[in-house]
Amino acid sequence: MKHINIKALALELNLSVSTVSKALNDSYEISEETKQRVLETAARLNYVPNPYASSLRGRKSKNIAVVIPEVADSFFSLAINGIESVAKTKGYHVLICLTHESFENEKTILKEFQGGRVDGVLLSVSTETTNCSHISDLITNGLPIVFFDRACDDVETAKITTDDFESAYKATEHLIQQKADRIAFLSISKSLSISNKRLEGYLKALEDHHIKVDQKYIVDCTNDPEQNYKLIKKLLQQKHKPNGIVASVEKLTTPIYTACKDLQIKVPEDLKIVCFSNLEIAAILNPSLTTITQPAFEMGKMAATLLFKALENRNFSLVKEDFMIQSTLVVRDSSS
Amino acid sequence: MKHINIKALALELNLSVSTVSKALNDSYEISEETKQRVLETAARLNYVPNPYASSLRGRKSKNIAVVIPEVADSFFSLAINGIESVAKTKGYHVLICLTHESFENEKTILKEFQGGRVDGVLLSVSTETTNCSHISDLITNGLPIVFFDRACDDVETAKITTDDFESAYKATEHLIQQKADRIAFLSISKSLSISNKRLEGYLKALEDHHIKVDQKYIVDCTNDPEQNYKLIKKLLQQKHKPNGIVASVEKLTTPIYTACKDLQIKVPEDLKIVCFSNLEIAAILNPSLTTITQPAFEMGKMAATLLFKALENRNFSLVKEDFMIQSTLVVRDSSS
DNA sequence: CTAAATTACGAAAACGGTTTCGTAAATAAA
DNA sequence: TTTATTTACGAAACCGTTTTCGTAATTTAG
Repeated sequence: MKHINIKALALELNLSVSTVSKALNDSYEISEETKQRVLETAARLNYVPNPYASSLRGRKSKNIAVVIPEVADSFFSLAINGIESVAKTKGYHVLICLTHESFENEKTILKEFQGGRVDGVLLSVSTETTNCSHISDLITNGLPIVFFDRACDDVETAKITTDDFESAYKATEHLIQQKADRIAFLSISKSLSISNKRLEGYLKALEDHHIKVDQKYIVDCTNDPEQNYKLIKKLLQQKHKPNGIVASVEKLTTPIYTACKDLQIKVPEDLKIVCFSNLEIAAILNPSLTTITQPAFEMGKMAATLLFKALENRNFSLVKEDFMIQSTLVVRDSSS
Repeated sequence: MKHINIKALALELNLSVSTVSKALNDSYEISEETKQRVLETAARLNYVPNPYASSLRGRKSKNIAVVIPEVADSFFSLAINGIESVAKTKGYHVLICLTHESFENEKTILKEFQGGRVDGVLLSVSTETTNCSHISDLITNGLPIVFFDRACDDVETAKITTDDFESAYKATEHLIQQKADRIAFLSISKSLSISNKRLEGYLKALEDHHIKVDQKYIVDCTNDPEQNYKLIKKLLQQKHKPNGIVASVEKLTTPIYTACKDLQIKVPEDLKIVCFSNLEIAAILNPSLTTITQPAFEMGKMAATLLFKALENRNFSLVKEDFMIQSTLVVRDSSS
């Protein structure tokens, strides 16, 4: 069975290619009768238009890209679902591109988009990304970009983020209220905006409650689980070891719990834990994990909606479209 | 800044379009000197070729599709990483398409591929998929397909699966050895091949150990977490309630643990649990969860490798390429 | 020194759609 | 009845590449 194209279809119908094309696109130029006949034959012959030919002629791909660090992360996989749900209604396809937290990968991926592969981009930058000129370049080239979660402050385009400062503040304050006074903060990146805002929220909470900041308690984690385990273990083996932890990223859950088990630290008695996480399974950990949960699905949905607004209305500017959504602190047994 | 194409590039270089194209593709027809000049100018002008034009002309998209039920699942997200790792080396892009366990979605997605959007497909079918003619259709149309994990037995093409029968057998036997004698089996689908093989492995293990099969203990779960919770709760509230559970899919972990907590069932004393799961976090559940872990990354890698073999060598047949990889039973506290 | 082969490039035809424009026939307006 | 408009379709250009083929200029072989 060969690949059937519009030419073959036209031949079968004894019509011109242009008439068939118009019929398929429901053009007013074509009579209802002909449209029916075309649609019917197209269905019978299993005709599916070549998307690349359409994209080429129409100069739009009907594709959007989602560029994220990882897919094996509950925040991102939920966000994808949100994005997909709106892309579907718009008849768009979603290209998922993974940077694996590498700046080089991110640059390569975005560079490729210059060629017109996608009509717009939803982006959450890698932990390594400090310089954002590769992103600005794309925007000046006319490709609309919407950040979600991990944004670049100095790039002027729409951003969907959560109240990272306030969440971290609330989380830290919560631990303080639970009588923790030596609270550690586990960060993911020195450059990432969300990471810094979370750090600032933590610092502000300490300050407001007159707790002295101790640099020993601020740990920069890596992308390597083994390494993180070691760092956390070291943190928890100090002389004045912390009795509270605010972890700013989901993937630290396992190393924290493992370290506590290995060092026989009792949670929450000896150590109270809060973690930024969207893991459904947080509730059945033992002790169940207190989390700051981001509205991942909603964020994906909003980001996509905004992007489509820009795609559908060329003079809609993304520049001043910043939205901050609230995360929620879900208190569970690990902190109370 | 406008979109620069090969024509503009040729103009800038005072060369013909064909020469530039050949230079970019490192053709032997072009002198080293010219190639250098072209490459340099292309880089300077930030030229990126339009992938759709190339695809159209070359009649190949340099894209492969990964069609899976969900992305928020550790098996699939790990498999994606495996697939991506090999696609990258081949210069291919990966389109991730989600069926959300819906047969209709699956059909729509695959149908679209008839148009030539992708050169090949890696597929794990939805739980609803019983009829596989939409898949055979694609194959007869010349699109190579490789199944991974969830395959259709009656479609003749390559399949990368795990030893579902043996794994379920081993899991069940393990529970028996731990003195469980009323073992329940939680299934995901009545039609899915892997689900049935797992069920058979469970049944065979019971038979070999002279344990009578009780239909009450075999529960078909759904895609709705709420519903699953109710089903499991009901299972665990029976008069002769089970003292062992083999769960054939990862997403049942939460409802099982929640039900046990709510019903105050002690694990592993009153109930021993094994679950098919790739969750890293299984180890820090309390009690830590005994799992059957599939080599997800490897499976993705193998499936992709096989697909590329078929793409690169047109007379390589996928028909008899079935591979079964071993899963491993990781015994943890929930069963011993 | 001439003929054959090679080198390095350009013109033009694809690829499979969409869109613009032109035009007969049918209908409506004058 | 004549003219203007509408309807329904087809021819051909176009989107941005790649590839085939043709050909001057240069090199090599005889």
